[in-house]
Amino acid sequence: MSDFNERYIIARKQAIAQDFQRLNPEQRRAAMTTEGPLLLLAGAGSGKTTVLIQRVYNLLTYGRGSDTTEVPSEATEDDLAFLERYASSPAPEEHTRMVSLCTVDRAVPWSVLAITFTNKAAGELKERLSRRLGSAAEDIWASTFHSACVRILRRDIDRLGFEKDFTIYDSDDSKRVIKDVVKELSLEEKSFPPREVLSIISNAKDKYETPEQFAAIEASGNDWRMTRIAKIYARYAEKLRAASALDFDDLIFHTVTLLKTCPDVLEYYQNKFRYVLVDEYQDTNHLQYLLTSLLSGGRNNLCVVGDDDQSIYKFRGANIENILSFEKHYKNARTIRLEQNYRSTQNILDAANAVIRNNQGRKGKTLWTENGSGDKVDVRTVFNESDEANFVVGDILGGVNRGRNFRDNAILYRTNAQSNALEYAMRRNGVPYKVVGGNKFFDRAEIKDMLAYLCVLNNPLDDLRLRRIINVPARAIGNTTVEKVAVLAASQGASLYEILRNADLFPELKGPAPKLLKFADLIDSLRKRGGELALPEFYDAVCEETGYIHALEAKNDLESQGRIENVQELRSNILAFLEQGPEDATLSGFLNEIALYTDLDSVDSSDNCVTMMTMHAAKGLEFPSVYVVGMEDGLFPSGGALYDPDGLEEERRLCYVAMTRAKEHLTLTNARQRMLYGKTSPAMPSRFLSEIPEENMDWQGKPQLRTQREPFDDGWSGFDEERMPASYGGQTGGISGGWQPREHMESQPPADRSDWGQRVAAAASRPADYAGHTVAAASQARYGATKTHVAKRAAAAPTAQLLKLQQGDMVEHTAFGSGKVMSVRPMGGDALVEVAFDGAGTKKLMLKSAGAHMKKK
DNA sequence: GTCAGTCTACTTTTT
DNA sequence: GTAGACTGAC
Repeated sequence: MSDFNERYIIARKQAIAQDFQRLNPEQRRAAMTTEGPLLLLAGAGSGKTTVLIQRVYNLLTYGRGSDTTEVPSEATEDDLAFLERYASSPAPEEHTRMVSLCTVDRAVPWSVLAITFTNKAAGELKERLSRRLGSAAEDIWASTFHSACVRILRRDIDRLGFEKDFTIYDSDDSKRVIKDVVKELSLEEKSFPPREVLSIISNAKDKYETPEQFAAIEASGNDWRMTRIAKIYARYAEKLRAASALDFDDLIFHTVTLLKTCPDVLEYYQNKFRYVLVDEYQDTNHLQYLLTSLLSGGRNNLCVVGDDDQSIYKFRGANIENILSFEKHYKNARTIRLEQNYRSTQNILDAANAVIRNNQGRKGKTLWTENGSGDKVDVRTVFNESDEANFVVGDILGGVNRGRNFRDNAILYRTNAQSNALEYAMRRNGVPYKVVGGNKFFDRAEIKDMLAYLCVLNNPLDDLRLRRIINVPARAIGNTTVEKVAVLAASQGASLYEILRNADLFPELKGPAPKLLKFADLIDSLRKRGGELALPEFYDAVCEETGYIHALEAKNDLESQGRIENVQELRSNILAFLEQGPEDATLSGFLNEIALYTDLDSVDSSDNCVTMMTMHAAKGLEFPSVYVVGMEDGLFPSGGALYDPDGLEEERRLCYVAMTRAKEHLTLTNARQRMLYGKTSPAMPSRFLSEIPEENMDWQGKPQLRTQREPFDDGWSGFDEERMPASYGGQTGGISGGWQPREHMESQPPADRSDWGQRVAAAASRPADYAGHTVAAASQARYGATKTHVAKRAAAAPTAQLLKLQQGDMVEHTAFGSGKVMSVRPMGGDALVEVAFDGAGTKKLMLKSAGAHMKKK
């Protein structure tokens, strides 16, 4: 290479690098490596999204300028001199000339494909891209695996014999079909639970095995059950094809098939996508690997970003091998490690590093930070789950008292069931919170019903959804009738709807024919209205004319009330859908979007409340203060993983993920006994706790294990002496000895609890003097939490004896400040106090636990 | 065909 | 502890 060219290449790189001065050297290298396969090992909090954004900016601005040895033939000595000068002292007004000299084959936005796992991540990526790139960002394909596939399939799936307006089945729909198939093949239903069968089929699809291939493989084996499952798989696939339906796996499976069998389609996409990016690569399965390698196969510009230590979805088929052997799969791949962490303090990182170090199968990296050592990790051993909840709530209130916001706190747990005790403590203390995941909006029966109606109206051939709603609300069309219709449909090769439409032609249906025809009329008339009305009005018509709302109103109970609200909430989903100006603003467009939508997508951080969720759901998020609760062997790591080395490693990665969510303060708690599934059993501290170095943590209440066990001894010693009363409002560690928020140091001295803490503690042993009032947690549960209340009742109330509170008293709360007591209502051995705080609005508090944080003025 | 009462089985779960 | 599936009586 000529001296000129060499100097030109170096100067060009350095000039471009001026645009990325804010990045650290590794990040910059990642943003500027554009050509060929690239593996980006990005540790937790290492700024990988920033890198992704900058990398796309680089592609759209300089093309392969930062990563090529091509030198334009028209380049002059003068250009070179300019670049060299710019590289050492860039002047803003020279940027335009620099760009024009450095750009080599700039990429157009629609040639960039960025794949994420969740809609939320895709949305965030899009948003940050458009902040960085303006309107150009709109044409970038930033989407999830599944929605990218839907987009590809909508164009060409007819080549595989499916209708272009195919339906997407969610896992419940799939389960239904499996159940039907098992029945149809007259197999023992107990031996073929849908969940299990489905997961085996899913595994087969993951290996890209068609029903025929799967059957062939199993035929050579000797497993009777697997050969049956092969039959189920075949029939399942047939049924979905007949309904022109795809399940989640199919979306990817059929896309891979499409690309493999139609060379012109493959060529189209390989040409189109010059650059392919995949986020969270450690969570990809084999099928997704096939898809990405097909899509990126043309130019081989595949950049995958991931962290092998954060692979926590093996149970769902994620194949950690994809990332571990990326360099093997892609020869000449380059690898860049991002190890500087911008999120957490060194103590938190040291603790997390120490835990993850115990895993064998990993690429190995060690996070470090310039954030300083920070607080030690707090470890708390408490008596049981309600003490745990009280401690956490107390600690959160303490933090709020010192200037924290509620939204700065997250509580992470292993299983959704653990949220109960925590929620209870939150409500009792009037702490606003939200639970992410758990019982989901789109999983609710009424929502599924309404969506089923919309699906049938969109596509009457959707037998599965039709079955769901044919008798909801009750239309006296029972299972026997539906089965008769189904048999007829199968023998005629028709859909259920077609049989219903012509019910009077079949002698078998003589009895129910009028009812069936009436239902078919309902569908027809609504379909007709679908052509006339705007979507929201159409939805109203569906709610009314199907009699769905009416049936709920007739029930007239609290539950139905809630269901009606949910049905209406779905209407706001339609409005929101239309507001974002979708490409396809029709019913089918809405159904497509909703099919890939989950509740997780609606998590937003604007509300000032504590976030509670599983550790899985927390991936990718960060909070100033994080509580990981239930650190007990058998719960976390989970019982199933205790004796399974691979399972244990996955749990450990989960622990790593959970710990690295914390920016400033991390608290880990474990209880000595815990009630699970209605049974209380003793629990040992999680082995992960013992993997944290002493110097990075501060373990309070650490149990001393006896070396020799007594009979009937659970291995613990003397917790009775230390045990706190069950209703004690936390161990007040948060108030007297807790951590300090970094930015807002406290202005008030810690509350002195010596005078009133006693009274509260004493209250626990007092007999329930308000017995008989068992109103409850249920109504609180429903309306409590995040909503503030207006005082409705000002009637005279008995004095609350604990603090001798009555209406009109002024109180001082450690977190909410001063306020006026609006009402006091005895309730189940406790009292519900309504306090109008000067700054924090009106709150309902349960006196026994809130009393620990409140003082009469 | 419907409803109420009993039995059972449960991690995590982007789509 | 509890939701959801299943069974048997009307």
